[in-house]
Amino acid sequence: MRIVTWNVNSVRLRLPLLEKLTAQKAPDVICLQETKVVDDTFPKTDIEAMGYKHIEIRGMKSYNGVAVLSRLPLTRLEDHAFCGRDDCRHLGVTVDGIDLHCLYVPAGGDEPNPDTNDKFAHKLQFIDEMAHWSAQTRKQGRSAIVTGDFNVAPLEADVWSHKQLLKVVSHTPIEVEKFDRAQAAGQWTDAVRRFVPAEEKLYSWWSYRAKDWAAADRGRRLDHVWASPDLEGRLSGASILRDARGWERPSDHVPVIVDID
DNA sequence: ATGGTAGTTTCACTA
Repeated sequence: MRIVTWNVNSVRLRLPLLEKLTAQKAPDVICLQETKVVDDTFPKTDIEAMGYKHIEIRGMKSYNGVAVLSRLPLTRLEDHAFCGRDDCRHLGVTVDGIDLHCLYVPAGGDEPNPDTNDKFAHKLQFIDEMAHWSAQTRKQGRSAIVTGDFNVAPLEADVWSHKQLLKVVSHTPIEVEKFDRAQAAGQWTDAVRRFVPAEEKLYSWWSYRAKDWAAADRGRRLDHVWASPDLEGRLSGASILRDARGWERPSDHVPVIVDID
């Protein structure tokens, strides 16, 4: 089974790219974040025409929004409202015996100070809650995957310059500590790093603001796939579709691909 | 320290 996670930054605008992704990589299941569309106007018909007949969505106007598109039947799990907010950042399904959770962690604003920046405080609280939620979820003893835009680049090689990003939201020590705790709380395996050495530079996001994103290559790995321990031995491959950042009218994030036997 | 781009039923906010 091939699973893809992708922050599309507007699903309606990115339909031609979704078409390209599905034609090129033939994923079985696609987790989307930042769909930016209410459920009534989600482009279901277009996506069904690409072969994804099973669609679960949770969207709102303008911001956030998650979706799971699948060739295989889905059973919807209970939505979780992180930080008590109904802001469409989580959607869970069961697919082929695996619980799959699609997550969009708050970006956290610019200033990495929770006392002066409410958005950063929200992000820290959200990641703390991910630890509790992970422990609870894993207690059920089911095979599980948590994936999405986690908005944290935990490793030094997950950013273009560890030193220059220490005070930049997404790579600050406090975020990375909490991120590590959440991962440990669920005994989650980093499915992509299982196939790419921790020292090797690896990014899934490049800012729109760079003059030449590819030449500067100032990326960060913000998108992740975590697997429960029982699935570790069944992971058969992973890759990040860097090319997609160069497609026409791209998202600033690219698809992350994981294969499971 | 600044400003750079993209998306949204937009003229402000989020990323």
